[in-house]
Amino acid sequence: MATLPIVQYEEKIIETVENNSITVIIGETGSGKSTQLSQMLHRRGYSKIAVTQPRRVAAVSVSRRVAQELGVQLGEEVGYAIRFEDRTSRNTRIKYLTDGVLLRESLADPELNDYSVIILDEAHERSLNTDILMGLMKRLVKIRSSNLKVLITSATLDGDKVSKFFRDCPVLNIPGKLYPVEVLYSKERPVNYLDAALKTALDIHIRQPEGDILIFMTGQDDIEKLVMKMEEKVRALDEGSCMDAIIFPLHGSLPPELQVRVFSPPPPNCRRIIVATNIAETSLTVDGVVYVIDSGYVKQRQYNPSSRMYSLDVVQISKVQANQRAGRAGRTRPGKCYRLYPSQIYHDEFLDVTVPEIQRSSLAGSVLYLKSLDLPDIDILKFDFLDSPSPESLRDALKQLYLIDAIDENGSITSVGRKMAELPLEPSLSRTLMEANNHGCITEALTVAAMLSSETALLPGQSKTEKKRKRPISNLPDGSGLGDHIQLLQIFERWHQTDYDIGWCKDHGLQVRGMSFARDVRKQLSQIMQKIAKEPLGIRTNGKGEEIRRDYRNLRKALCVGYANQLAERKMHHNGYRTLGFQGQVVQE
DNA sequence: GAGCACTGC
Repeated sequence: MATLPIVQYEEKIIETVENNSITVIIGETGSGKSTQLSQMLHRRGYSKIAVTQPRRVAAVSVSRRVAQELGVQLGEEVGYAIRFEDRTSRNTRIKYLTDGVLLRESLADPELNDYSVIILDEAHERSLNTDILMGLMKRLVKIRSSNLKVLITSATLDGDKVSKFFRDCPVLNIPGKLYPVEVLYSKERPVNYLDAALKTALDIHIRQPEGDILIFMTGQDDIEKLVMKMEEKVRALDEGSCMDAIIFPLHGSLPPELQVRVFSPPPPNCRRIIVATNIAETSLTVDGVVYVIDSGYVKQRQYNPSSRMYSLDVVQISKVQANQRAGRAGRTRPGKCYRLYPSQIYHDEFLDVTVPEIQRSSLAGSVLYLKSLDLPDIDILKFDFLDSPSPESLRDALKQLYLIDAIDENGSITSVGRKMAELPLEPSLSRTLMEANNHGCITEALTVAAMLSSETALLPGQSKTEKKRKRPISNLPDGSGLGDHIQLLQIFERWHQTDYDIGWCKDHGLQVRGMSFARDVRKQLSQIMQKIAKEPLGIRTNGKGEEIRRDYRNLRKALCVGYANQLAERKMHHNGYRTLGFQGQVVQE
Protein backbone atom coordinates (compact mmCIF):
# COMPACT_ATOMS: atom_id res chain seq x y z
CA MET A 1 0.00 0.00 0.00
CA ALA A 2 1.30 3.43 -0.89
CA THR A 3 2.02 5.67 2.07
CA LEU A 4 -0.89 7.86 2.99
CA PRO A 5 -0.13 11.58 3.19
CA ILE A 6 -1.25 11.76 6.80
CA VAL A 7 1.48 9.41 8.02
CA GLN A 8 4.16 12.10 7.69
CA TYR A 9 2.19 14.33 10.01
CA GLU A 10 1.93 11.89 12.89
CA GLU A 11 4.32 13.72 15.23
CA LYS A 12 2.77 17.08 14.54
CA ILE A 13 -0.74 15.71 15.06
CA ILE A 14 0.14 13.99 18.33
CA GLU A 15 1.89 17.06 19.64
CA THR A 16 -1.06 19.29 18.81
CA VAL A 17 -3.59 16.92 20.34
CA GLU A 18 -1.52 16.59 23.54
CA ASN A 19 -1.44 20.34 23.98
CA ASN A 20 -5.04 21.15 23.06
CA SER A 21 -8.49 19.92 23.97
CA ILE A 22 -9.83 20.41 20.49
CA THR A 23 -8.02 20.09 17.18
CA VAL A 24 -9.42 20.67 13.72
CA ILE A 25 -7.91 18.54 10.98
CA ILE A 26 -8.54 19.46 7.38
CA GLY A 27 -7.74 16.50 5.17
CA GLU A 28 -8.88 16.08 1.63
CA THR A 29 -10.13 12.88 0.09
CA GLY A 30 -7.44 10.24 0.12
CA SER A 31 -5.50 11.73 3.04
CA GLY A 32 -6.22 8.65 5.16
CA LYS A 33 -7.64 10.58 8.09
CA SER A 34 -10.58 8.24 8.64
CA THR A 35 -8.43 5.15 9.08
CA GLN A 36 -5.15 6.57 10.44
CA LEU A 37 -6.02 9.16 13.07
CA SER A 38 -7.60 6.65 15.40
CA GLN A 39 -4.62 4.32 15.07
CA MET A 40 -2.12 7.09 15.81
CA LEU A 41 -3.92 8.05 18.99
CA HIS A 42 -4.29 4.41 19.92
CA ARG A 43 -0.53 3.91 19.53
CA ARG A 44 -0.01 6.94 21.70
CA GLY A 45 -1.88 5.16 24.46
CA TYR A 46 -5.28 6.83 24.55
CA SER A 47 -7.54 4.30 26.16
CA LYS A 48 -10.73 4.45 24.12
CA ILE A 49 -11.37 6.28 20.90
CA ALA A 50 -14.73 6.98 19.29
CA VAL A 51 -14.89 7.95 15.62
CA THR A 52 -18.23 9.12 14.29
CA GLN A 53 -19.34 8.73 10.69
CA PRO A 54 -22.40 10.27 9.06
CA ARG A 55 -23.23 6.97 7.33
CA ARG A 56 -23.66 3.39 8.48
CA VAL A 57 -21.78 1.83 5.58
CA ALA A 58 -18.82 4.08 6.29
CA ALA A 59 -18.73 3.09 9.97
CA VAL A 60 -18.74 -0.58 8.99
CA SER A 61 -16.25 -0.43 6.13
CA VAL A 62 -13.73 1.86 7.82
CA SER A 63 -13.72 -0.19 11.02
CA ARG A 64 -13.20 -3.32 8.96
CA ARG A 65 -10.20 -1.72 7.28
CA VAL A 66 -8.67 -0.62 10.57
CA ALA A 67 -9.17 -4.04 12.15
CA GLN A 68 -7.42 -5.54 9.16
CA GLU A 69 -4.52 -3.10 9.33
CA LEU A 70 -4.04 -3.84 13.01
CA GLY A 71 -4.45 -7.56 12.41
CA VAL A 72 -7.25 -7.98 14.94
CA GLN A 73 -10.67 -9.55 14.81
CA LEU A 74 -13.43 -7.05 14.04
CA GLY A 75 -15.50 -6.57 17.16
CA GLU A 76 -12.55 -7.02 19.51
CA GLU A 77 -10.02 -4.15 19.83
CA VAL A 78 -11.63 -2.49 16.82
CA GLY A 79 -15.38 -2.49 16.35
CA TYR A 80 -18.39 -0.54 15.19
CA ALA A 81 -21.85 0.37 16.43
CA ILE A 82 -24.70 1.36 14.16
CA ARG A 83 -28.45 1.22 14.67
CA PHE A 84 -29.64 -2.38 15.07
CA GLU A 85 -26.07 -3.63 15.22
CA ASP A 86 -23.35 -3.39 17.85
CA ARG A 87 -20.10 -5.12 17.04
CA THR A 88 -18.00 -4.08 19.98
CA SER A 89 -16.86 -5.83 23.12
CA ARG A 90 -15.28 -4.99 26.45
CA ASN A 91 -11.90 -5.05 24.68
CA THR A 92 -12.83 -2.46 22.08
CA ARG A 93 -10.40 0.46 22.02
CA ILE A 94 -11.27 1.99 18.65
CA LYS A 95 -14.97 2.26 18.01
CA TYR A 96 -16.51 3.56 14.80
CA LEU A 97 -20.10 4.64 15.14
CA THR A 98 -22.70 6.75 13.39
CA ASP A 99 -23.17 10.20 14.87
CA GLY A 100 -26.75 9.29 15.75
CA VAL A 101 -25.55 6.37 17.88
CA LEU A 102 -23.13 8.62 19.77
CA LEU A 103 -25.99 11.03 20.47
CA ARG A 104 -28.02 8.14 21.88
CA GLU A 105 -25.09 7.09 24.04
CA SER A 106 -24.78 10.60 25.33
CA LEU A 107 -28.39 10.42 26.50
CA ALA A 108 -27.40 7.62 28.88
CA ASP A 109 -24.08 9.25 29.84
CA PRO A 110 -23.96 12.96 28.93
CA GLU A 111 -20.27 13.14 29.80
CA LEU A 112 -19.42 10.20 27.57
CA ASN A 113 -16.94 9.06 30.19
CA ASP A 114 -16.28 5.85 28.33
CA TYR A 115 -14.16 7.73 25.80
CA SER A 116 -10.86 9.55 26.10
CA VAL A 117 -10.91 10.71 22.48
CA ILE A 118 -13.87 11.63 20.30
CA ILE A 119 -13.28 12.19 16.61
CA LEU A 120 -16.08 13.75 14.57
CA ASP A 121 -15.23 12.69 11.06
CA GLU A 122 -16.60 14.21 7.84
CA ALA A 123 -17.82 17.24 9.75
CA HIS A 124 -17.94 19.23 6.52
CA GLU A 125 -21.05 17.32 5.54
CA ARG A 126 -22.75 19.22 8.35
CA SER A 127 -25.29 16.54 9.13
CA LEU A 128 -27.88 17.54 11.72
CA ASN A 129 -26.37 15.11 14.20
CA THR A 130 -22.77 16.22 13.66
CA ASP A 131 -23.80 19.82 14.21
CA ILE A 132 -25.47 18.99 17.50
CA LEU A 133 -22.46 16.95 18.54
CA MET A 134 -20.16 19.89 17.79
CA GLY A 135 -22.23 22.07 20.11
CA LEU A 136 -22.14 19.40 22.80
CA MET A 137 -18.38 18.86 22.42
CA LYS A 138 -17.74 22.53 23.00
CA ARG A 139 -19.34 22.21 26.43
CA LEU A 140 -17.95 18.79 27.18
CA VAL A 141 -14.28 19.74 26.80
CA LYS A 142 -14.78 22.32 29.51
CA ILE A 143 -16.29 19.80 31.90
CA ARG A 144 -13.74 17.10 31.07
CA SER A 145 -10.77 19.33 30.32
CA SER A 146 -8.33 16.97 31.99
CA ASN A 147 -9.22 13.74 30.24
CA LEU A 148 -10.97 14.31 26.92
CA LYS A 149 -9.58 15.10 23.49
CA VAL A 150 -11.82 16.10 20.61
CA LEU A 151 -10.85 16.09 16.96
CA ILE A 152 -13.00 17.59 14.24
CA THR A 153 -11.98 16.31 10.85
CA SER A 154 -13.23 17.34 7.52
CA ALA A 155 -12.42 17.66 3.86
CA THR A 156 -13.26 21.19 2.93
CA LEU A 157 -14.74 22.65 6.10
CA ASP A 158 -13.87 26.26 6.57
CA GLY A 159 -11.10 25.70 9.10
CA ASP A 160 -10.99 29.26 10.41
CA LYS A 161 -14.67 29.35 11.12
CA VAL A 162 -14.61 26.09 13.06
CA SER A 163 -11.45 27.12 14.87
CA LYS A 164 -13.13 30.34 15.92
CA PHE A 165 -16.16 28.42 17.13
CA PHE A 166 -13.92 26.29 19.34
CA ARG A 167 -12.14 29.29 20.87
CA ASP A 168 -9.34 29.51 18.31
CA CYS A 169 -8.29 25.90 18.49
CA PRO A 170 -5.44 24.85 16.18
CA VAL A 171 -6.08 23.75 12.59
CA LEU A 172 -3.88 21.22 10.81
CA ASN A 173 -3.94 20.82 7.06
CA ILE A 174 -3.21 17.44 5.54
CA PRO A 175 -2.92 17.23 1.75
CA GLY A 176 -5.03 14.71 -0.10
CA LYS A 177 -4.29 12.43 -2.99
CA LEU A 178 -6.59 13.69 -5.71
CA TYR A 179 -5.40 14.10 -9.29
CA PRO A 180 -5.94 17.42 -11.06
CA VAL A 181 -9.33 17.88 -12.69
CA GLU A 182 -9.71 20.28 -15.56
CA VAL A 183 -12.95 22.25 -15.25
CA LEU A 184 -14.81 23.27 -18.40
CA TYR A 185 -17.81 25.57 -18.33
CA SER A 186 -20.69 25.98 -20.75
CA LYS A 187 -20.95 29.33 -22.51
CA GLU A 188 -24.49 29.73 -21.31
CA ARG A 189 -27.10 27.91 -19.34
CA PRO A 190 -28.81 25.27 -21.46
CA VAL A 191 -32.56 25.48 -21.89
CA ASN A 192 -32.81 21.75 -21.41
CA TYR A 193 -30.40 20.00 -19.08
CA LEU A 194 -31.31 16.57 -20.28
CA ASP A 195 -30.36 17.34 -23.85
CA ALA A 196 -27.26 19.25 -22.81
CA ALA A 197 -26.06 16.33 -20.71
CA LEU A 198 -26.86 13.92 -23.51
CA LYS A 199 -24.95 15.92 -26.07
CA THR A 200 -21.94 16.43 -23.80
CA ALA A 201 -21.76 12.76 -22.91
CA LEU A 202 -21.91 11.64 -26.54
CA ASP A 203 -19.28 14.19 -27.44
CA ILE A 204 -16.95 12.81 -24.79
CA HIS A 205 -17.71 9.28 -25.83
CA ILE A 206 -16.89 9.89 -29.47
CA ARG A 207 -13.88 12.21 -29.10
CA GLN A 208 -12.19 11.57 -25.77
CA PRO A 209 -9.89 8.74 -24.73
CA GLU A 210 -11.15 5.91 -22.55
CA GLY A 211 -12.47 6.54 -19.05
CA ASP A 212 -15.93 6.32 -17.52
CA ILE A 213 -18.41 9.19 -17.47
CA LEU A 214 -20.40 10.19 -14.40
CA ILE A 215 -23.39 12.48 -14.90
CA PHE A 216 -25.06 14.27 -11.98
CA MET A 217 -28.79 14.79 -12.43
CA THR A 218 -31.49 15.66 -9.90
CA GLY A 219 -33.76 12.66 -9.63
CA GLN A 220 -35.02 9.28 -10.75
CA ASP A 221 -37.28 10.72 -13.41
CA ASP A 222 -34.57 12.67 -15.20
CA ILE A 223 -32.17 9.79 -14.85
CA GLU A 224 -34.51 7.28 -16.46
CA LYS A 225 -35.29 9.61 -19.34
CA LEU A 226 -31.64 10.37 -19.94
CA VAL A 227 -30.64 6.71 -19.80
CA MET A 228 -33.27 5.87 -22.39
CA LYS A 229 -32.29 8.64 -24.77
CA MET A 230 -28.64 7.81 -24.35
CA GLU A 231 -29.20 4.17 -25.16
CA GLU A 232 -30.95 5.14 -28.36
CA LYS A 233 -28.14 7.45 -29.41
CA VAL A 234 -25.41 4.97 -28.60
CA ARG A 235 -27.18 2.26 -30.58
CA ALA A 236 -27.41 4.61 -33.54
CA LEU A 237 -23.64 5.16 -33.65
CA ASP A 238 -21.79 3.47 -36.49
CA GLU A 239 -20.49 0.06 -35.62
CA GLY A 240 -16.76 0.27 -34.90
CA SER A 241 -16.63 4.06 -35.07
CA CYS A 242 -15.79 4.15 -31.38
CA MET A 243 -15.74 1.82 -28.40
CA ASP A 244 -18.89 0.34 -26.89
CA ALA A 245 -20.80 2.10 -24.16
CA ILE A 246 -22.87 0.70 -21.34
CA ILE A 247 -25.21 2.97 -19.42
CA PHE A 248 -26.22 2.65 -15.77
CA PRO A 249 -28.77 4.58 -13.75
CA LEU A 250 -27.79 5.12 -10.12
CA HIS A 251 -30.11 6.44 -7.44
CA GLY A 252 -31.34 5.60 -3.98
CA SER A 253 -34.59 3.88 -4.84
CA LEU A 254 -32.85 1.48 -7.18
CA PRO A 255 -32.92 -2.06 -5.74
CA PRO A 256 -29.52 -2.88 -4.18
CA GLU A 257 -28.73 -5.57 -6.76
CA LEU A 258 -28.99 -2.95 -9.51
CA GLN A 259 -27.02 -0.42 -7.49
CA VAL A 260 -24.00 -2.68 -7.12
CA ARG A 261 -23.72 -3.22 -10.86
CA VAL A 262 -21.61 -0.07 -11.05
CA PHE A 263 -18.98 -1.72 -8.86
CA SER A 264 -18.25 -4.63 -11.16
CA PRO A 265 -15.60 -3.99 -13.82
CA PRO A 266 -16.83 -3.11 -17.32
CA PRO A 267 -16.39 -5.46 -20.28
CA PRO A 268 -13.18 -4.82 -22.26
CA ASN A 269 -13.15 -1.93 -24.72
CA CYS A 270 -16.34 -0.53 -23.26
CA ARG A 271 -16.99 2.83 -21.67
CA ARG A 272 -19.38 3.09 -18.76
CA ILE A 273 -21.73 6.02 -18.51
CA ILE A 274 -23.29 6.40 -15.08
CA VAL A 275 -26.26 8.69 -14.63
CA ALA A 276 -26.65 9.42 -10.94
CA THR A 277 -28.23 11.60 -8.28
CA ASN A 278 -26.00 13.10 -5.65
CA ILE A 279 -25.80 9.63 -4.12
CA ALA A 280 -22.56 9.44 -6.16
CA GLU A 281 -21.30 12.65 -4.58
CA THR A 282 -20.41 11.11 -1.22
CA SER A 283 -22.27 7.88 -0.46
CA LEU A 284 -21.10 5.77 -3.37
CA THR A 285 -17.71 6.05 -5.01
CA VAL A 286 -17.50 4.68 -8.51
CA ASP A 287 -13.98 3.76 -9.59
CA GLY A 288 -12.75 4.47 -13.09
CA VAL A 289 -14.55 7.80 -13.54
CA VAL A 290 -12.48 10.25 -15.57
CA TYR A 291 -15.21 12.56 -16.88
CA VAL A 292 -17.88 14.25 -14.79
CA ILE A 293 -20.86 16.11 -16.21
CA ASP A 294 -22.48 18.39 -13.66
CA SER A 295 -25.98 19.77 -14.17
CA GLY A 296 -25.45 22.19 -11.29
CA TYR A 297 -28.69 21.21 -9.60
CA VAL A 298 -29.77 19.02 -6.72
CA LYS A 299 -33.06 18.08 -5.11
CA GLN A 300 -33.06 19.29 -1.55
CA ARG A 301 -35.62 18.87 1.19
CA GLN A 302 -36.31 21.93 3.27
CA TYR A 303 -38.58 22.72 6.16
CA ASN A 304 -40.68 25.82 6.34
CA PRO A 305 -41.46 26.53 10.01
CA SER A 306 -44.29 28.96 9.26
CA SER A 307 -46.30 26.39 7.30
CA ARG A 308 -44.82 23.47 9.24
CA MET A 309 -44.23 21.66 6.01
CA TYR A 310 -41.35 20.12 4.17
CA SER A 311 -40.89 20.71 0.49
CA LEU A 312 -38.57 19.01 -1.96
CA ASP A 313 -37.15 21.55 -4.36
CA VAL A 314 -34.67 21.55 -7.18
CA VAL A 315 -32.05 24.08 -6.16
CA GLN A 316 -28.67 25.23 -7.38
CA ILE A 317 -25.76 23.39 -5.78
CA SER A 318 -23.10 25.17 -3.72
CA LYS A 319 -19.49 25.75 -4.73
CA VAL A 320 -18.39 23.07 -2.28
CA GLN A 321 -20.80 20.63 -3.88
CA ALA A 322 -19.68 21.55 -7.39
CA ASN A 323 -16.08 20.92 -6.38
CA GLN A 324 -16.95 17.66 -4.68
CA ARG A 325 -18.62 16.54 -7.90
CA ALA A 326 -15.63 17.58 -9.97
CA GLY A 327 -13.34 15.69 -7.59
CA ARG A 328 -15.09 12.47 -8.55
CA ALA A 329 -13.23 12.65 -11.87
CA GLY A 330 -9.78 12.71 -10.27
CA ARG A 331 -9.68 9.66 -8.05
CA THR A 332 -7.57 7.38 -10.24
CA ARG A 333 -5.94 9.76 -12.72
CA PRO A 334 -6.29 13.31 -14.03
CA GLY A 335 -9.83 13.98 -15.20
CA LYS A 336 -12.21 16.51 -16.67
CA CYS A 337 -15.37 18.08 -15.34
CA TYR A 338 -17.94 19.57 -17.71
CA ARG A 339 -20.15 22.06 -15.92
CA LEU A 340 -23.40 22.72 -17.73
CA TYR A 341 -23.40 26.33 -16.59
CA PRO A 342 -21.15 29.37 -17.14
CA SER A 343 -18.33 30.18 -14.74
CA GLN A 344 -19.99 33.48 -13.97
CA ILE A 345 -22.99 31.64 -12.52
CA TYR A 346 -20.66 29.51 -10.46
CA HIS A 347 -18.89 32.54 -9.06
CA ASP A 348 -21.81 34.92 -8.66
CA GLU A 349 -24.80 32.74 -7.91
CA PHE A 350 -23.67 29.57 -6.20
CA LEU A 351 -23.52 29.71 -2.42
CA ASP A 352 -20.05 29.05 -1.02
CA VAL A 353 -21.29 26.15 1.12
CA THR A 354 -24.45 24.08 1.24
CA VAL A 355 -26.99 25.33 3.77
CA PRO A 356 -26.44 23.00 6.74
CA GLU A 357 -29.16 20.50 7.45
CA ILE A 358 -29.90 22.07 10.82
CA GLN A 359 -31.16 25.13 8.98
CA ARG A 360 -33.36 23.04 6.72
CA SER A 361 -35.06 20.74 9.22
CA SER A 362 -37.80 20.69 11.76
CA LEU A 363 -36.02 20.92 15.09
CA ALA A 364 -38.70 19.45 17.34
CA GLY A 365 -36.79 16.20 17.81
CA SER A 366 -33.41 17.84 18.34
CA VAL A 367 -34.78 20.36 20.81
CA LEU A 368 -36.52 17.63 22.79
CA TYR A 369 -33.28 15.71 22.82
CA LEU A 370 -31.31 18.69 24.11
CA LYS A 371 -33.95 19.38 26.76
CA SER A 372 -33.71 15.83 28.01
CA LEU A 373 -29.95 16.20 28.55
CA ASP A 374 -30.63 18.64 31.39
CA LEU A 375 -27.77 20.90 30.48
CA PRO A 376 -27.21 23.41 33.30
CA ASP A 377 -27.87 26.62 31.40
CA ILE A 378 -30.73 25.39 29.33
CA ASP A 379 -31.90 28.21 27.13
CA ILE A 380 -32.29 26.34 23.87
CA LEU A 381 -32.78 29.58 22.01
CA LYS A 382 -29.20 30.39 22.92
CA PHE A 383 -27.62 26.98 22.41
CA ASP A 384 -24.22 27.43 20.85
CA PHE A 385 -24.46 26.05 17.30
CA LEU A 386 -21.75 26.42 14.68
CA ASP A 387 -24.52 27.83 12.49
CA SER A 388 -27.62 28.72 14.43
CA PRO A 389 -31.01 27.75 13.11
CA SER A 390 -33.35 30.70 12.72
CA PRO A 391 -35.11 31.87 15.90
CA GLU A 392 -38.34 31.22 14.07
CA SER A 393 -37.43 27.60 13.55
CA LEU A 394 -36.48 27.15 17.22
CA ARG A 395 -39.67 28.82 18.40
CA ASP A 396 -41.66 26.57 16.08
CA ALA A 397 -39.99 23.52 17.64
CA LEU A 398 -40.76 24.69 21.17
CA LYS A 399 -44.36 25.41 20.26
CA GLN A 400 -44.83 22.00 18.71
CA LEU A 401 -43.34 20.31 21.76
CA TYR A 402 -45.65 22.28 23.98
CA LEU A 403 -48.70 21.27 21.96
CA ILE A 404 -47.90 17.61 22.50
CA ASP A 405 -47.14 17.98 26.20
CA ALA A 406 -43.41 17.29 25.90
CA ILE A 407 -42.57 20.59 27.57
CA ASP A 408 -44.61 22.78 29.90
CA GLU A 409 -45.44 26.48 29.65
CA ASN A 410 -42.04 27.35 31.14
CA GLY A 411 -40.28 25.32 28.51
CA SER A 412 -39.22 22.63 30.98
CA ILE A 413 -39.32 19.05 29.85
CA THR A 414 -42.26 17.08 31.25
CA SER A 415 -42.14 13.50 32.49
CA VAL A 416 -43.89 12.35 29.33
CA GLY A 417 -41.40 14.36 27.27
CA ARG A 418 -38.55 12.60 29.00
CA LYS A 419 -39.93 9.19 28.02
CA MET A 420 -40.53 10.43 24.48
CA ALA A 421 -36.90 11.46 24.12
CA GLU A 422 -35.82 7.87 24.71
CA LEU A 423 -37.53 6.77 21.52
CA PRO A 424 -35.77 7.08 18.15
CA LEU A 425 -38.83 8.68 16.57
CA GLU A 426 -40.04 12.10 15.67
CA PRO A 427 -41.83 13.62 18.69
CA SER A 428 -45.34 13.27 17.24
CA LEU A 429 -44.89 9.55 16.91
CA SER A 430 -43.35 9.07 20.34
CA ARG A 431 -46.23 11.05 21.81
CA THR A 432 -48.64 8.72 19.97
CA LEU A 433 -46.94 5.72 21.58
CA MET A 434 -47.24 7.25 25.04
CA GLU A 435 -50.94 7.87 24.53
CA ALA A 436 -51.55 4.44 23.05
CA ASN A 437 -49.86 2.85 26.02
CA ASN A 438 -52.54 4.35 28.25
CA HIS A 439 -55.41 3.25 26.05
CA GLY A 440 -54.83 -0.39 25.28
CA CYS A 441 -53.44 -0.12 21.77
CA ILE A 442 -49.69 0.10 22.21
CA THR A 443 -48.97 -2.98 20.10
CA GLU A 444 -50.83 -1.47 17.13
CA ALA A 445 -49.27 1.95 17.66
CA LEU A 446 -45.79 0.39 17.61
CA THR A 447 -46.53 -1.07 14.21
CA VAL A 448 -47.86 2.18 12.83
CA ALA A 449 -44.83 4.09 14.14
CA ALA A 450 -42.48 1.55 12.60
CA MET A 451 -44.22 1.67 9.24
CA LEU A 452 -44.23 5.45 9.21
CA SER A 453 -40.52 5.46 10.11
CA SER A 454 -39.76 3.53 6.99
CA GLU A 455 -41.80 5.76 4.68
CA THR A 456 -40.81 3.92 1.55
CA ALA A 457 -42.34 0.53 2.28
CA LEU A 458 -45.44 1.11 0.21
CA LEU A 459 -43.71 2.66 -2.75
CA PRO A 460 -43.25 0.51 -5.79
CA GLY A 461 -39.54 0.32 -6.51
CA GLN A 462 -39.67 -0.39 -10.21
CA SER A 463 -39.65 2.18 -12.96
CA LYS A 464 -42.66 3.63 -14.73
CA THR A 465 -42.50 1.33 -17.69
CA GLU A 466 -42.31 -1.73 -15.51
CA LYS A 467 -45.16 -0.55 -13.36
CA LYS A 468 -47.54 -0.68 -16.26
CA ARG A 469 -46.97 -4.35 -16.75
CA LYS A 470 -47.38 -5.39 -13.17
CA ARG A 471 -50.31 -4.35 -11.13
CA PRO A 472 -48.62 -2.41 -8.34
CA ILE A 473 -50.52 -3.28 -5.19
CA SER A 474 -53.05 -6.05 -5.40
CA ASN A 475 -55.43 -7.35 -2.75
CA LEU A 476 -53.64 -5.66 0.09
CA PRO A 477 -55.65 -4.36 3.03
CA ASP A 478 -56.85 -0.84 2.36
CA GLY A 479 -57.66 0.36 5.85
CA SER A 480 -61.32 0.28 4.81
CA GLY A 481 -61.83 3.99 4.81
CA LEU A 482 -60.07 4.54 8.12
CA GLY A 483 -57.02 6.12 6.58
CA ASP A 484 -53.39 5.48 5.78
CA HIS A 485 -52.30 4.63 9.31
CA ILE A 486 -54.76 1.79 9.61
CA GLN A 487 -53.82 0.54 6.18
CA LEU A 488 -50.14 0.51 7.08
CA LEU A 489 -50.97 -1.37 10.26
CA GLN A 490 -52.99 -3.98 8.43
CA ILE A 491 -50.36 -4.49 5.77
CA PHE A 492 -47.65 -5.07 8.33
CA GLU A 493 -49.85 -7.49 10.26
CA ARG A 494 -50.57 -9.42 7.09
CA TRP A 495 -46.84 -9.65 6.44
CA HIS A 496 -46.29 -10.79 10.02
CA GLN A 497 -48.72 -13.63 9.39
CA THR A 498 -46.66 -14.82 6.44
CA ASP A 499 -43.77 -15.10 8.88
CA TYR A 500 -42.11 -12.12 7.22
CA ASP A 501 -41.86 -13.76 3.85
CA ILE A 502 -39.81 -11.68 1.43
CA GLY A 503 -41.55 -13.23 -1.56
CA TRP A 504 -44.85 -11.98 -0.20
CA CYS A 505 -43.54 -8.40 -0.25
CA LYS A 506 -42.41 -8.80 -3.84
CA ASP A 507 -45.72 -10.32 -4.91
CA HIS A 508 -47.57 -7.37 -3.48
CA GLY A 509 -45.35 -4.63 -4.87
CA LEU A 510 -43.90 -3.67 -1.50
CA GLN A 511 -40.30 -2.62 -1.07
CA VAL A 512 -38.46 -5.37 0.74
CA ARG A 513 -35.96 -2.88 2.14
CA GLY A 514 -38.67 -0.66 3.55
CA MET A 515 -40.66 -3.51 5.08
CA SER A 516 -37.59 -5.09 6.68
CA PHE A 517 -36.60 -1.74 8.06
CA ALA A 518 -40.05 -1.35 9.61
CA ARG A 519 -39.66 -4.76 11.20
CA ASP A 520 -36.28 -3.80 12.71
CA VAL A 521 -37.65 -0.50 13.96
CA ARG A 522 -40.63 -2.19 15.56
CA LYS A 523 -38.35 -4.57 17.39
CA GLN A 524 -36.15 -1.74 18.64
CA LEU A 525 -39.13 0.34 19.75
CA SER A 526 -40.60 -2.65 21.58
CA GLN A 527 -37.37 -3.12 23.50
CA ILE A 528 -37.39 0.50 24.61
CA MET A 529 -41.10 0.49 25.45
CA GLN A 530 -40.78 -2.77 27.38
CA LYS A 531 -39.84 -0.88 30.55
CA ILE A 532 -43.03 1.13 30.65
CA ALA A 533 -45.47 -0.94 28.60
CA LYS A 534 -48.80 -1.75 30.21
CA GLU A 535 -49.66 -4.57 27.85
CA PRO A 536 -47.89 -7.23 25.80
CA LEU A 537 -46.15 -5.78 22.76
CA GLY A 538 -46.35 -8.77 20.41
CA ILE A 539 -48.54 -8.50 17.33
CA ARG A 540 -52.12 -9.67 17.81
CA THR A 541 -53.43 -12.10 15.19
CA ASN A 542 -56.15 -14.67 14.95
CA GLY A 543 -53.79 -17.06 13.24
CA LYS A 544 -55.98 -17.37 10.16
CA GLY A 545 -54.26 -14.86 8.00
CA GLU A 546 -57.00 -12.29 8.30
CA GLU A 547 -57.31 -9.05 10.20
CA ILE A 548 -58.83 -9.25 13.60
CA ARG A 549 -62.07 -7.36 13.59
CA ARG A 550 -61.53 -4.59 16.01
CA ASP A 551 -62.16 -1.07 16.89
CA TYR A 552 -59.44 1.37 15.90
CA ARG A 553 -60.90 4.31 17.76
CA ASN A 554 -58.35 4.43 20.55
CA LEU A 555 -55.48 4.13 18.12
CA ARG A 556 -56.83 6.95 16.00
CA LYS A 557 -57.31 9.06 19.10
CA ALA A 558 -53.73 8.41 20.12
CA LEU A 559 -52.59 9.56 16.68
CA CYS A 560 -54.61 12.75 17.08
CA VAL A 561 -52.94 13.45 20.42
CA GLY A 562 -49.51 12.85 18.92
CA TYR A 563 -50.26 15.05 15.94
CA ALA A 564 -52.11 17.69 17.93
CA ASN A 565 -49.87 20.21 16.18
CA GLN A 566 -51.14 19.23 12.74
CA LEU A 567 -54.90 18.77 13.02
CA ALA A 568 -57.56 20.07 10.70
CA GLU A 569 -61.33 19.75 10.89
CA ARG A 570 -63.68 19.14 8.03
CA LYS A 571 -65.56 22.24 6.97
CA MET A 572 -69.29 21.88 7.19
CA HIS A 573 -71.11 22.16 3.86
CA HIS A 574 -67.84 22.57 1.95
CA ASN A 575 -65.12 20.49 0.51
CA GLY A 576 -61.87 20.87 2.34
CA TYR A 577 -60.62 21.39 5.86
CA ARG A 578 -59.61 24.16 8.19
CA THR A 579 -56.47 23.73 10.29
CA LEU A 580 -56.99 23.89 14.04
CA GLY A 581 -55.28 26.44 16.21
CA PHE A 582 -54.53 30.09 15.92
CA GLN A 583 -55.17 31.40 12.39
CA GLY A 584 -56.75 28.37 10.82
CA GLN A 585 -56.01 27.92 7.16
CA VAL A 586 -58.26 26.27 4.63
CA VAL A 587 -56.68 23.25 3.03
CA GLN A 588 -57.91 20.97 0.29
CA GLU A 589 -57.87 17.21 0.31
C1' DG B 1 -52.52 12.20 -14.11
C1' DA B 2 -47.75 10.37 -11.28
C1' DG B 3 -45.13 10.80 -6.38
C1' DC B 4 -39.87 10.44 -3.84
C1' DA B 5 -32.75 13.89 -3.32
C1' DC B 6 -29.77 11.77 0.59
C1' DT B 7 -28.84 10.34 5.38
C1' DG B 8 -29.82 8.76 10.52
C1' DC B 9 -31.49 7.30 15.99
